[in-house]
Amino acid sequence: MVLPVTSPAAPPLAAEGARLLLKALADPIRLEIIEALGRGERCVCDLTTDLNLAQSRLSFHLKVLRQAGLLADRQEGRWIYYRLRSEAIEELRAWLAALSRACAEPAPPCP
Amino acid sequence: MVLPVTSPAAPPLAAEGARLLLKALADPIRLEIIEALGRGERCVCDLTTDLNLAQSRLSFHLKVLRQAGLLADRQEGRWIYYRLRSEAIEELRAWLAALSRACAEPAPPCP
DNA sequence: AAATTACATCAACCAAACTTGATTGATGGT
DNA sequence: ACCATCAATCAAGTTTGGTTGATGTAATTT
Repeated sequence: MVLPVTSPAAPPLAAEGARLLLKALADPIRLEIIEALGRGERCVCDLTTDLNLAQSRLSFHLKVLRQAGLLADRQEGRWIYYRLRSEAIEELRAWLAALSRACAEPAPPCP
Repeated sequence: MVLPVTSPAAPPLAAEGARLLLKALADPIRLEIIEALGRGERCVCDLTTDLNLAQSRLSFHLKVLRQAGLLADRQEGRWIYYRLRSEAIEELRAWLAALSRACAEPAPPCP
């Protein structure tokens, strides 16, 4: 039997899991953060100036995204660098893909 | 030059467009609706019993999803059938795919 | 044309989520 | 040891979003 090379079997996302990702993404500021990190890893202090955000505000949204599994972080000295977890994005994409498979089924007529 | 056979050039989704889709999806009841319609078209009266929802509650969430472009509806007699717009799902998937392309860029060091 | 069925809409209420400013903890420099 | 900087956290205030029950509308049925 062939085992996957990469992750220890991330289970396919259930609806609840997808919802948590969607909810985390569905905020204007968090999407700005996500787009910024889509261009590469970045430290918090740079993000505050890039996005022109109050520090506590940015920190709050970073936490939401991190807890949802969308971001990973690492510390170096007194700086903390955040990056996008592309696995999370991929999981969400896979979940969405499964959605539209059977959606063209005709409706059972009502009367 | 080869023109696309299907849609009249749906422009690639901007962040704001993606946000509206994400926001509409990020609700437990709306996800149930989406999953139900993922199995095929369905009329409102069937959805109310399937999902065991008060009528006004279901109607509210259907509106949110429809206005976001995720659902299409058609009337037949006094029944209204809703279906998933797989184009919307695909747009969102494409937007997500674009995200993770460059996210592995190393951060510029801070000090 | 009156009654019925299917669905949408509205206003009032309630709860969850976001913002703000202040505080705290940790790291590194002097 | 002290001060400055980076970032997380907290409490209070505001905003947004969802629920509920009632009302409105349009299409059938009798």
